[in-house]
Amino acid sequence: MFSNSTKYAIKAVLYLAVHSSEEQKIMIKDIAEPINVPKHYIAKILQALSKKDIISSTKGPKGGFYLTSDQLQTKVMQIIEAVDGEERFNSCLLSLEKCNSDNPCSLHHLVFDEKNKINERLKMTTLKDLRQHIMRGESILPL
Amino acid sequence: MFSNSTKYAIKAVLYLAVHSSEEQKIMIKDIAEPINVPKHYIAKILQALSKKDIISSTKGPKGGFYLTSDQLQTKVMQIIEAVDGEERFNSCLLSLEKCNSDNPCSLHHLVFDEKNKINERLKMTTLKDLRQHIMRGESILPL
DNA sequence: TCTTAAATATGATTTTTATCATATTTTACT
DNA sequence: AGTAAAATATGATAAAAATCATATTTAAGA
Ligand code: FES
Ligand code: FES
Repeated sequence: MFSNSTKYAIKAVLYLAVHSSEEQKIMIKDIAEPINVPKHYIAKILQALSKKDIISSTKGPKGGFYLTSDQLQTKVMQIIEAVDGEERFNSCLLSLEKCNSDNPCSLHHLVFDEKNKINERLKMTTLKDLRQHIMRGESILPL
Repeated sequence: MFSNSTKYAIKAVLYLAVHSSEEQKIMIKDIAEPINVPKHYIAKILQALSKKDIISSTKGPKGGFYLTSDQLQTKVMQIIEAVDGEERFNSCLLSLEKCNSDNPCSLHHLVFDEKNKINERLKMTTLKDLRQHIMRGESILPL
């Protein structure tokens, strides 16, 4: 459903959501290890997310990555779109085109409503929401 | 959501469902062109599906691919599994492991019910069903 | 039986995605 | 100012997915 890169991005950002703050920055290697993602790979992803202002970073000693409280309001979908691009989610199941209810492909009716609902949830749910679930023990951050 | 190979496979098999029969076999090139898929690529896919008895084929002059009436009862999910393997659909969104409600990842609750429903539909819906929709003009076979 | 038309088997090439590596820049601290 | 610790930029390599190519097998029809 998601690319590897997106999975990793979400895990990393959630890790930051739970463990970081402006006063508590985290280095790449201390993110990569607990979420079980190759260090160099996640570095590239985090750098891109930082450039897009989805996460924050500072260079140099005592530097690292972190989320501001504003950034805790980021929606899950924004991360997906930042990494994989917008199209991926609205594309038709069978063609290269965009899904289009006026010209539905053969699988359209089987999935459209559910896909839409998932879409809405991903657009609505913030990192803060997910952090809360994790802290309450309702979900986990998998390896 | 699906790999390229799976998309192509579904389109090709649906094309056969609509246009072929034991008396009306169709050659690779006459499948590849209308569904807009590279000829050699779809050839490989069709050969694999034939080996798994999801479609039928005969060699030689007047040969080609077709579906028996039994094969019209194939479920969409069977095609997906034949091409991409079983795991793809039951894997967790964030990890490499299988999705597991007892140890839900952070996105699990956002998608599980809907994903399940889609799953059920794909397991239930046959090629015959989809053919009927197409013939009634309720859906199309996209390029 | 010979020729031809089709799928089949096999493998090579290209493209994309994932992973690894390193030189450069910035910043904190001495 | 100088040193070290961090991200950043850039690019190289590896693995996987997609695409292309071709020799072999099978069956129909002359
Ligand atoms: S048109 Fe194909 S999924 Fe909507
Ligand atoms: S555990 Fe991750 S999707 Fe169910």
